[in-house]
Amino acid sequence: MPDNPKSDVGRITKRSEFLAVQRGDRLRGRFFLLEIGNRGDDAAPRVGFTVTRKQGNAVERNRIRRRLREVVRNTGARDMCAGNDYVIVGRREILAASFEDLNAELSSRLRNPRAAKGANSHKAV
RNA sequence: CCAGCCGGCCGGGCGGCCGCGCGGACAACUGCCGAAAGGCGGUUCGCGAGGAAAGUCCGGGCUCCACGGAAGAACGGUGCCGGAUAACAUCCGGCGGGGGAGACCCCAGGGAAAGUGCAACAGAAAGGAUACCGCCACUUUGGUGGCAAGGGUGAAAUGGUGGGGUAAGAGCCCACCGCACGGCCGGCAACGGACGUGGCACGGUAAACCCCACCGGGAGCAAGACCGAAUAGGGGCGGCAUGCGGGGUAACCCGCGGGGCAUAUUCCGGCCCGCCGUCCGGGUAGGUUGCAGGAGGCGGAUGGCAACAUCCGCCCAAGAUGAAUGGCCGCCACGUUCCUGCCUUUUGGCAGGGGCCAUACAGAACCCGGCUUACAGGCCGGCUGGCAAU
Repeated sequence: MPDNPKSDVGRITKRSEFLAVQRGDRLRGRFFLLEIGNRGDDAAPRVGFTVTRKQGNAVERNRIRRRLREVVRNTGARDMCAGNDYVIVGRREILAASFEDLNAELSSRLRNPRAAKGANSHKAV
């Protein structure tokens, strides 16, 4: 597991799971809004992506989602904590941003004390 | 060579590394769970967006609902003729009208003697009549009579052009054109043609109501079918429990209590009452299916002007569901731009080198046939006009 962390990040696809994460911590950012929810177990972290219709047509929304997935695959997975669910709400600024900026942004958000705190406090009820 | 018209096609290519979805294989390598069957991985192989996948505007397949058949009413749609098609508002071939020098392009193109309505403003007059300016004759100079050629108004003005004629004019007369009617000829038809007759009536508008002909039951893959937790609730069975007192064999009844509901609150009055196990049925979350072999694609032959049809051969080509087809790099093509050299009267062309961009519109969502809209750049074919050369 330590040498291959990327494959351990799961996806969340159910509406109920997204709604659950929505009740957790929220970190606003330049490129995206990061929502963090704690499941209360020790399983691998999971991530979900939300891109609203407002951000563009289908092609642009797909591109936003794919770039976010790539960012999570490359660097984001290292900084995610087991037992947490993350939802990244993408904005159209992602289309023009470089991957260096996106990686740095996501890493700094994930290392934020509030994000780390979510993993320790199991009282999410 | 330049300008233009029409039709068809492409819409980056090759390679490397990493990653995603679906399917196959596991003979070989390998991790976990399981008694096993097997499951979750790993490995490996194959496949993986469009010409519009888009808008959701028409037409179908498919599914469910409704319905005895048929016809009609209402409502909606279509509207020259013939053909193609499963069907269409689509396509093909014609006809008619309009535009263009031409190749060609455009048309919501049935009916106005079934009826109703409308036409502002302007104008003398807008659908049965009329005369402002004007023209002519007469005149007592006030007018009276005749006329509609010309002017003027309007989206539209009562057939048009030319000639004759007349006081001036007028289909009053004549020729041609138009129109109406009649039979004839050609064509399946829309329609066309020549001929004869008639001096010409019957104005426009049906993307106004309307009339006529034809077509249409409704909703949609979130259709529909199947499996089906947890929790709450319903029913069956079993077990336990079921305040106190009185009556009764018992079901139960009466009194005093407890909790909850409705009522702003209180009292009176009203209504309701437990736990555990197990099974059954409905049903929610969730899952499976529908769901990729079809009016399928490609090639050929035959028939047809064509749309298309028939036959033969080959092929199987995405299947996601908070929704896979992506990220990075190299080379090349294409494009654009700069510099140098050469050619050319110029626009420009060729060669070499460098920089930039490395792409437009846009993402399958049950499936087909169309329509419409968006689109960087490029290729091919046919045709028209002009210039030059032969």
